[in-house]
Amino acid sequence: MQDKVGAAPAGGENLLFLTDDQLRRGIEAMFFAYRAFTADPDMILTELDYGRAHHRAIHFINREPGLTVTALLDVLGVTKQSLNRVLRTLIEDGLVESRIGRRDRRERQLYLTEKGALLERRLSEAQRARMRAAYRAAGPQAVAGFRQVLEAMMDQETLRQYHALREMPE
Amino acid sequence: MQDKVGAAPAGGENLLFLTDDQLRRGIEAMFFAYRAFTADPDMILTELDYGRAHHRAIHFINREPGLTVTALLDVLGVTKQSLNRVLRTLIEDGLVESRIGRRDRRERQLYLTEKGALLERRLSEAQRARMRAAYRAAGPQAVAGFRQVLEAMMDQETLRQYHALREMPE
DNA sequence: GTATTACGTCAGACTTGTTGACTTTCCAAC
DNA sequence: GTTGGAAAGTCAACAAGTCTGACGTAATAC
Repeated sequence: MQDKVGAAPAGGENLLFLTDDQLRRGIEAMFFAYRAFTADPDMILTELDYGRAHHRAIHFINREPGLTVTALLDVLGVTKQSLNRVLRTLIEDGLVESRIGRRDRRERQLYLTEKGALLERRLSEAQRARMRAAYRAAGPQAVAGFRQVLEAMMDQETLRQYHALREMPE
Repeated sequence: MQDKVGAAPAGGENLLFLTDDQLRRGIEAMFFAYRAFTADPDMILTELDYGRAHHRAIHFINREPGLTVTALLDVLGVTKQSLNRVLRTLIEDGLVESRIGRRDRRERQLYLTEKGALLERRLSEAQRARMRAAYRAAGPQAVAGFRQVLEAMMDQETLRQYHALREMPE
């Protein structure tokens, strides 16, 4: 039951010889790792009667303070009706502030309040702690490979959303 | 905006120096990659009025034909009531067969029918195609690192579920 | 002045998760 | 062998979070 990923036996140029079995293990690793990956924040969120949707909103608002509802909708890839409910509770609970856009008064710019920033740190630190431990256990070369494969797995649209926040104007 | 993961500057033994920024990129990569990862099967499933839960059940039944409902519950990490509904529709639709356990008549052993196996292949081939492309694009060393980091991310319980299917008796 | 955009909301449906109560089956202690 | 508890599975009702569709309001664009 070895698990080597080697060059093609006959010698296709840069192609790899990949058995269905090897691929299946990658698929299962993604499934279980993702579950572990979300476990820590999920526990914190459940305590507070929030869900993953709240976490995602908080994460990206923290990432790019002042981003608009439409921009947030784009990265999250959900409908506005769905996001709206989440956003409403976050605003009611005083974690997120919605300010009228400065350039365009139709827009709503979203910011974390102090309370929101506090929860963000609590959630992201839990997630970072796990990621940090995994990175340290696996080593720098593995980390580079990890990122390469994940990015290679994204399609054009996802890749665009993934990079969008780094290229935001202002 | 370099993204190196280097050794600690002061020189802790095997520790890596990891900024919050590097970790955050890993976290976001997981988020977006997982979404891309599930996109292909999700499309097929939507056509057929199934969801991800159906896919997961089909995957693991195919993986270990004859496994019991309890064993499936364990790997999936959901309540039996939740699984039951999914399982019922799969049985009604003739994709899964539930046979009374041979040793213990309380148990139900689960098998894919031919129709079920057909859908399984369709779903898993879509997912494998993406994984294969990502693996090939990233190269064998990256693949090894990818797997290492994912496995290092799992906690004990998840790791147990991850390995459970490989060590099943019979 | 009209069309478009950004945002919010109401209504209704579906998937998938939950808890609680129930039946059938097994096993072990009496 | 009977009984009583534990295990496996099923049924019912509810909650969260997603979706689509329709509509309203305000601000901007043409």
